[in-house]
Amino acid sequence: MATDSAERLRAAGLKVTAPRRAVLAALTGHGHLDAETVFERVRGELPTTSLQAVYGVLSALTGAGLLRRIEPAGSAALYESRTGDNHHHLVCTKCHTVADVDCVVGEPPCLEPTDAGGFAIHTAEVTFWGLCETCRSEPAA
Amino acid sequence: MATDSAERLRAAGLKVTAPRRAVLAALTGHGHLDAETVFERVRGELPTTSLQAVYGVLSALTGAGLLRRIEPAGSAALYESRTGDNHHHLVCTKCHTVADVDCVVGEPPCLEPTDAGGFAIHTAEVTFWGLCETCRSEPAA
DNA sequence: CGAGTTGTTTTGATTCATTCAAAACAACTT
DNA sequence: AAGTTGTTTTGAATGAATCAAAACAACTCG
Repeated sequence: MATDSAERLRAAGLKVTAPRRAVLAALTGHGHLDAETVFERVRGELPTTSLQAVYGVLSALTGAGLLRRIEPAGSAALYESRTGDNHHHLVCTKCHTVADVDCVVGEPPCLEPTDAGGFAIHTAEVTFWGLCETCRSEPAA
Repeated sequence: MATDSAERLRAAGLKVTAPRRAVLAALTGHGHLDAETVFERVRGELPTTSLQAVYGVLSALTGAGLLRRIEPAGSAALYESRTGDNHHHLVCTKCHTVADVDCVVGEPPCLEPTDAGGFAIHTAEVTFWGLCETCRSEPAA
């Protein structure tokens, strides 16, 4: 699996470095993390890594298509390892947890505005806002 | 029209002040502006207004439903005067211009995810990304 | 209409996420 | 094994937004 990270980096035309493998490992199959959280996880096994390196890696991997970056209103930028399918997101209004949702209508980009106003659209980004299961079952604060 | 701003503020249960009327006037029918731009416009006719006051006013008016706040990825928060209809937005990938689009499918909130993953959804926010007419017709930089 | 209360604006500082830049360093090439 | 290219470290800076206390203005009530 550590090898797997290396493969994926190489396949994307990127140099294989320890911080890059650690960032990729930290994000693979682990939801939606901000730079700070990725940094903490990476530090666990690679204590010399700097926060700026994490920013650099996140940016490189996002540019290479290995990560996807989302910026829900009110949150710092979040990164996820699920890419290439333009899926959408559910964000909890209370705890800001993020969950994935599959594309709403058929194929990506899923949606067509009735009037594109002269724009040449290439992506439709959908964010659903609501209360997650946990927050729903909690006593109203 | 200056009177109109006052009416709308009063109707929303807010105190009527010069900065509030100026902010409301600056945004009414004028697209999508960030706090800094609103500040500049307000300064034009009310030179003693501070940026912090503008932030305070924007926050108060947004809370009262007189303004809507959007945060497209990569931009500062933008405010618009069109509220209550949960319309969507087109954002130019090149110049970051924002345009409105009417609701995509029928009534707000317009969309239902196929699987809500336990979330109690109350809003669907859609952002379309593409090139605006102006940027399309410009020579590829 | 004038005093009091409540809430707003000003002033000034602070936080947080992110980016920039130069030097030290490591990965891949040949 | 050496060189080139690109990455990471170190340190500083930026931009957007928020916080807090004091000065001030709007609305209420007598």
